[in-house]
Amino acid sequence: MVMIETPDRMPLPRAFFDRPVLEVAPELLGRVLVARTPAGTVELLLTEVEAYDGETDPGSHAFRGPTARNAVMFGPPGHAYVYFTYGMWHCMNVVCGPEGRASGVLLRAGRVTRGEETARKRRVSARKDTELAKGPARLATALGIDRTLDGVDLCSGPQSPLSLLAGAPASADLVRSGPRTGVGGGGAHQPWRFWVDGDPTVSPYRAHAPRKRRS
DNA sequence: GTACAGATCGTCT
DNA sequence: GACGATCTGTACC
Repeated sequence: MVMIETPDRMPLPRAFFDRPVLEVAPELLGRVLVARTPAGTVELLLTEVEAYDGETDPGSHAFRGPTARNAVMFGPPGHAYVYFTYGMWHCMNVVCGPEGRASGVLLRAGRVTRGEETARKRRVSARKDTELAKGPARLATALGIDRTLDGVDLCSGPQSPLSLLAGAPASADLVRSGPRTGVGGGGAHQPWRFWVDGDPTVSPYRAHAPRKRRS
């Protein structure tokens, strides 16, 4: 089947991402992320995101300045920042704001709209389709995202392994926001999290609990 | 439904 | 050497 490239399937322009992260984050809901890998193409409609600002948020990977890992966050907007965590998982951010301002949006959950078979092979433990990308590490797993995609330009066309399509933004009356907990600093009361109300693919909220030490 | 422990390793202190 | 922008299975209500 031939996919016709209609305007809603054009990548979002770089200018979209070159704005304050708290403006960009809610407008990412409803957009479509395309992951093109050798195993197949998977598309996902974003239903939950979380904003991070390296200058005000101690929870941001960029808060303590640039390192080899977070270098992409300090680069131009519209690129993917992919990191590895807990020894097992990958998570993906979209770099926002002007170059030098290390802010980004963590993609927390979405609904797979194309390539479900490929996603299912990667997410064997998912019992329902709504669990394929419910949570940031599950989302990255379902799409086959790893560190090799760190720094990929999301604004370029079908030749790129990752694209973020204009799609249709989620209806504003369905967008909800809320603060993260356990975060101090200047932006503690900012609404960092955004999600589509009532969507079954939104990951349940859990306050961050410090891990107990191993014996 | 909620609560907890264990997995597992890159990154930073 | 400590811990993490997490997930999963098991236990229990």
